[in-house]
Amino acid sequence: MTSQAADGPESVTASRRSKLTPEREQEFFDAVLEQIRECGYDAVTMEGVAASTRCSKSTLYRQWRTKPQFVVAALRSRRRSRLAGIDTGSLAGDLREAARAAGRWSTTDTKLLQALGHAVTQDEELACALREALIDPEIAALREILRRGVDRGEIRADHPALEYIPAQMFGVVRARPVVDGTYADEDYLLRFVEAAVLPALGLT
Amino acid sequence: MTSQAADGPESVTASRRSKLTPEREQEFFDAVLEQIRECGYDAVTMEGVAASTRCSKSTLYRQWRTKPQFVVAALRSRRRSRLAGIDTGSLAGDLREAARAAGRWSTTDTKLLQALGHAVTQDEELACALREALIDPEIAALREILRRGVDRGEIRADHPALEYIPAQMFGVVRARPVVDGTYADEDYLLRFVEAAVLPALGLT
DNA sequence: CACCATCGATACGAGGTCGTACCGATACGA
DNA sequence: TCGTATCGGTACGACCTCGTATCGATGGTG
Repeated sequence: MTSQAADGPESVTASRRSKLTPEREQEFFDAVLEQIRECGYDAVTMEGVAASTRCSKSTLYRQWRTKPQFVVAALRSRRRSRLAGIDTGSLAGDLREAARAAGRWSTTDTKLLQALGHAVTQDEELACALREALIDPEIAALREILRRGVDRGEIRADHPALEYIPAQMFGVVRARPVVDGTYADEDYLLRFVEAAVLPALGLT
Repeated sequence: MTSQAADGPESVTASRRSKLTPEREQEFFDAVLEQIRECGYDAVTMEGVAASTRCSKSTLYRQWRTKPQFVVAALRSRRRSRLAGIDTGSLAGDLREAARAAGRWSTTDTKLLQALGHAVTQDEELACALREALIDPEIAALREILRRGVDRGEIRADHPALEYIPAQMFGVVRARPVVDGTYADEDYLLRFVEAAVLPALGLT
């Protein structure tokens, strides 16, 4: 569970399909995601990614047949949660910690989500990859935090506000750039949790 | 303040810059906004708009010099608030009514906001137009609702949750498609207000 | 009734991207 | 050491879109 869950013993003599090292592959993935964040999905070009990583277009097209498949591969490469592993012992503490973690990544992830938000409605496979990379892991981590709070008896399992916690967290992170013209940082999200989330849950 | 604030007496003999009736212009605007919702900003083509309205590209380029300017004009044409004019006499009632109104328009407006969300980071004028068309009027309407609640003494002016109401409303509307895969309808938003917003404000 | 601006239609050049094909160079395995 | 597959580089064809230019038709104006 460290970084890459290999699908078998690919270490020794088993001929790799490519001479590219995993580090080199990750450079391509990082480059295309960064270019998506800055230019948007439609405006990303294979040529631009090739230039920024000093590889050739041929290499990209050899490894990943098309631009959509390349982007999907890049998304799958960063399937990991920002909110996993949080456990402070209390529901309020976990939510505060989640706010901090979300704030640390909000600029990067919000840009990516925004840039892919519409492309995702046109390409089902892209939508899956995005959900698996950025959405589902965070929702699962939040639900886990809430579940533990219920288990500890801090809150009733049928508290009506529980259902909306994930949407609220995603929501303010995505909405703040639109409403305030600036990304949601740690401080903002922490104050939000303090002022709106915890009171709604009856935890203050 | 009914619909279009004309910039002068353009009624009688003053030769119009164009033979197009305002209704015809609105057809163009509706068409391009609809095409943006469906295809995304980058993928919209002047040719497509011309085809869907059975006019010629020449006409579009004659009236609006470029595609960005055309889109900006289309956005400015629908500068009106979904939430304006709400006044039920109580803060809770107003917020419930706002949820209903937001739910009625969430699909249309969320698609547009999503489709333009990234283009807006590349074109400052487009960003202004979008804010003036879809964002600022709604925020102002919400602030007005909250201000009246304060004036009536239903809530203290410095209640910490007040600041986050606009971001929360925009947030869940934008986040639900991502979290639940479906748009936020009236029922969902109403339950959200009931379960999360009103409790956070101490209005049960 | 004659004029003329705008209409819709279409052709066009410029620019850009996709994805393929071909090239010499190089690193790895036999 | 030799063969081979992948590397980076580049040229290419197909396609699309922008924005301009040109055309005949038409409807309002003097």
